[in-house]
Amino acid sequence: MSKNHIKNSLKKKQTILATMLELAVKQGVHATPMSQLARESNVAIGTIYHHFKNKEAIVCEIYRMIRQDFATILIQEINGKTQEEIFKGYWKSIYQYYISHPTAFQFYEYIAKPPVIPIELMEETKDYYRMHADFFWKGIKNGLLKNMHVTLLVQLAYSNIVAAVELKIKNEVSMNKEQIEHAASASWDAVRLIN
Amino acid sequence: MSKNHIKNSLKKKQTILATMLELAVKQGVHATPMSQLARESNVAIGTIYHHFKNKEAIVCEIYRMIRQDFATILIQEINGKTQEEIFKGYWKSIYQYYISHPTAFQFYEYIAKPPVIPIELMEETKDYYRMHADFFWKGIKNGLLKNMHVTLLVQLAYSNIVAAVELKIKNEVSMNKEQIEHAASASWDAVRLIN
Amino acid sequence: MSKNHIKNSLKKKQTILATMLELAVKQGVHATPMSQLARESNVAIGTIYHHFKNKEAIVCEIYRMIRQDFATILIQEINGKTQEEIFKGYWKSIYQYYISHPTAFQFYEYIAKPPVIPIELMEETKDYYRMHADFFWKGIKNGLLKNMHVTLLVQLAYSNIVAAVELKIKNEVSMNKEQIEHAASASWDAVRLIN
Amino acid sequence: MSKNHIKNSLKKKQTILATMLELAVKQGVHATPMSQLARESNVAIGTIYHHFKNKEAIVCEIYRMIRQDFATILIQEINGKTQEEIFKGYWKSIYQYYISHPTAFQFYEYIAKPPVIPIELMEETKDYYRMHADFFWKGIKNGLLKNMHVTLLVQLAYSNIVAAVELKIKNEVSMNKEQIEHAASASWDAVRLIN
DNA sequence: CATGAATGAGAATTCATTCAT
DNA sequence: TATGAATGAATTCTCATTCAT
Repeated sequence: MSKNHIKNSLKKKQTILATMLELAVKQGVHATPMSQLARESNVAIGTIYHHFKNKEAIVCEIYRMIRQDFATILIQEINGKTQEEIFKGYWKSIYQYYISHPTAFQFYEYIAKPPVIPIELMEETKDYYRMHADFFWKGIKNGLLKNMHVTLLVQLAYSNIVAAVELKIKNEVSMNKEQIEHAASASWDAVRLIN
Repeated sequence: MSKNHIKNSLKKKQTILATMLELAVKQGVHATPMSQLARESNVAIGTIYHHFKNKEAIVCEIYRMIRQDFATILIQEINGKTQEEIFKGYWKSIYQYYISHPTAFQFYEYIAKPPVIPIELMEETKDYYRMHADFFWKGIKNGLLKNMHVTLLVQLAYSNIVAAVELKIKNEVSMNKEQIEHAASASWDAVRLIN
Repeated sequence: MSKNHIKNSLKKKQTILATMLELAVKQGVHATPMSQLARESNVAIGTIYHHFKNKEAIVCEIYRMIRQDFATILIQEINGKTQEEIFKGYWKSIYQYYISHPTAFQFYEYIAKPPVIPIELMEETKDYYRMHADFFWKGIKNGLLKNMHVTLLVQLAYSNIVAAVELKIKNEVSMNKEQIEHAASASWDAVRLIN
Repeated sequence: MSKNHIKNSLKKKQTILATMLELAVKQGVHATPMSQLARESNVAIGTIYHHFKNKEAIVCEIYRMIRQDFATILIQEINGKTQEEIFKGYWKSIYQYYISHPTAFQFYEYIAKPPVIPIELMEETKDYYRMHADFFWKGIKNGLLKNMHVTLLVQLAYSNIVAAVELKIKNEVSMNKEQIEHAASASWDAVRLIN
């Protein structure tokens, strides 16, 4: 049946993507030869090139997949009355996504940089965050957040999430609910206007 | 004269290191062949191998150089009475160092990761920061800082510096004295115990 | 209906042949992958292999087709009383065929060489010209043509036709009736016995 | 001694060129892998790439070498009083060059076509023949040669030389002095104005 | 008859490193 | 110290061909 054909084909493509994600994070993209990717995906080298134009195309597709996942999280409704609750809601969502997808995190933070990912593709990504910059814009106008360059404000908070995730990934020490809440609060203190 | 010999020799070694730093940041280490390094350093390939065991040795020496520079900054006396002043003093010192040595920053943050730098060498680096962990330890005990995992506290602050430097490096937008003070304050708000 | 089946099938086979002829002339046989041939013929790769044993078989079939076309021209009756008129008649027939089938010309002259076309197949081709060698044999015996190695005599004339066709193909400059007559005369002067 | 260094290096380069010439003519450029070229040249693959940018560069250098050889022949003084003697002088010089350098002949006539040789490089070659077109120009003006498109006149004669050389190359039958003279005469009859 | 996913041998090219001078 | 020609293992990618549907 033709449907099975397509199903199997898709499965192979998915396997290749998953294997590359894993190997890229473990060894780096340069240190992952196509031969190894083929072997560990249980496909022939030719099959990889049947599905992807070249090595870069694989890495780019992984990048797009993760970005999409990430976007889904950012789009979701946060149930919070105050701005503080909304801020912490996002903080914890992203933290949780990264903690439960450590490979995605490592790929996104360590691997997905130019020239591995072409600059144009990375530029596109900005559009995915536009909506959240608004959150900060309004906060500044309301006098709720510190009056700083918006991007800096965003990065201050985001860099804290990354730091927290790294603690878990590197040290194999995770935080309990209370500690996460505590860390999110610290970020909130960094961005909110105090007094 | 033998002195000149040595002088020229040192000069060549320095040139090789400087060229590699530049190329590694611009293109990545993997994308920088020894042949290009030789060409752009105006030396023969053999000369590179005369001064360095292999490619990795060059990258490691650059890593050590920057780490030393960095340590010098951290060891310097900060003139501040309060803990807040000391914290901000370090914050701004590191920020200034990175801003005035952008290539070093990029090398340290983007290039100097395993497996490019061997894990053992990176582990060593922890010793350089031990003293500053103390600053945070005491702060927590005094009830001045938030009661969190010290490493997280340190990373929260450090990640903020990196975020601020990246803003400048990527967007070519730098901050004036007041804005830097403002950003350091935000970090301080993140780590200090409020109320 | 089965007839349509066969019709469509023949059509596909013809399309494949025509596409390969075009691509082989434009890019060379080696530089024409089966995948491109399939794409530009609007058929699947499998379909090509349904009609032809392999790549060589396609090229050989094109070769045979052109050779057949060519033979048809050589067999045709030339209305001429004198040997000169007959010679020029053939000369102009071949010239006209090549001019009106430039792709066939280029395939025959530039592509259809061993090892692209197997030597055995090329050897066969000699039979197609045997009859015309006779024309030259007799001419020599009659004292009408120069007394030279027959093959050389034939090739002297044929190479002139090729030279004339190339002029048109490369320079996009064609000859009018009078000029063609003139060129054929030149060839005739080359082969005929003068004085 | 450094001189020997260079000498050996040049020798290897020459060997690579000579081997490629031979293999290209025997098998075609596409059918000659770099691995075979390296093996039969008794050098490592890397050595080939040390001397040549890529496969094309080797073929182009061979082309230039032969063109240079060829130009040397065309530049040489021909001792002939009449135009006929000069024409035949050139005819026989080229014929002899090709007969004594059959590999060069085959490379030039069968291999050195686009896209193996880039069109720009082939275009350059026209300059090498400019001077000889003059010979034909004058002949036409003088009423000595047939009044035809000069390029055609040149090609008519040149194609005859090629035909004669091919006879020898393919059939392994060469012509004696008288026969060569005879063939050159046939070409002369083709181009000269009769009556 | 037609399809196109899958295959893997083989091709071109790169590049860290060696070593004789 | 300095040189750079030489090396060849390793890498990316191509492409003719097969075969299950």
